[in-house]
Amino acid sequence: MAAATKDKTTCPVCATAEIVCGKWTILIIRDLAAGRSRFCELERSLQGISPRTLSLRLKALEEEGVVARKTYPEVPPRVEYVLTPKGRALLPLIEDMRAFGREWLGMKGDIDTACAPVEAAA
Amino acid sequence: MAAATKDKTTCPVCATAEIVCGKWTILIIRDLAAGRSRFCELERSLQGISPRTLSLRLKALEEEGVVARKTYPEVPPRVEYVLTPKGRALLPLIEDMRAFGREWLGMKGDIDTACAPVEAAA
DNA sequence: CAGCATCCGCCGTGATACTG
DNA sequence: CAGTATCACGGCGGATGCTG
Repeated sequence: MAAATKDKTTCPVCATAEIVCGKWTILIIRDLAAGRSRFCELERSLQGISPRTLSLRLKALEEEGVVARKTYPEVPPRVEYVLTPKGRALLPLIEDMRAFGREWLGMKGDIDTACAPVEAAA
Repeated sequence: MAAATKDKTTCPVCATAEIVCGKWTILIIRDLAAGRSRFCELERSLQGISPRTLSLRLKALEEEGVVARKTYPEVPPRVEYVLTPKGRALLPLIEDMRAFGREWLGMKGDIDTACAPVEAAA
């Protein structure tokens, strides 16, 4: 979701929406918070996402300062993504969504991570 | 934003995301909570939205049980949209978004409604 | 005022294949 | 493993115009 293209600069809600929009964004943040940090891990937990999309989202998130990227110059290239404080500040939002889903949408599963089972939530 | 097309039924976060996604959805809910209830009011507060989109979103929200619609069989047709308890349950989410926007995005304006000035927030 | 119908364009997303 | 390049599709949302 996004928002008014006009004066979004004055609207905290709109601005936040702009960041969180995108089909996978929230899920990526959630999985990052859940401990997954590597590209392929996310690719697996967010099963169904294309590497392209994951890459794009991750990059956008990085530019927004929500995610930090650490590259390890090793032989088998390794990269880890972690939430920045700013990214962590988004977690309450996710908590609310989870609470809402459970309370009003009948999603009783306590492991929302079940959205993409990574072996029963790592 | 949306989510895994596969097992979203088990993921509260995904499911909620599905509802809240869409460029204007959150804003509509916010404005509804802010007191605006008529079609044209929303059209004005969400300046920039097309009647088509507003109509579509409102309908979707209604079908999801987030918004209730009251029609007044009067001469100048009047319709009022109000948040249902379920819709109200989404407010904390918006509050968090607002808080995030203010704290991390520099949106100091306390009236996020400023997103679409309806005469200085009704 | 409320809102539907139609047409159209954009962008996010998916699929697939290839590279460092 | 960790991406990037390309191609193409689909749906959301915008613009306009019409009806009840």
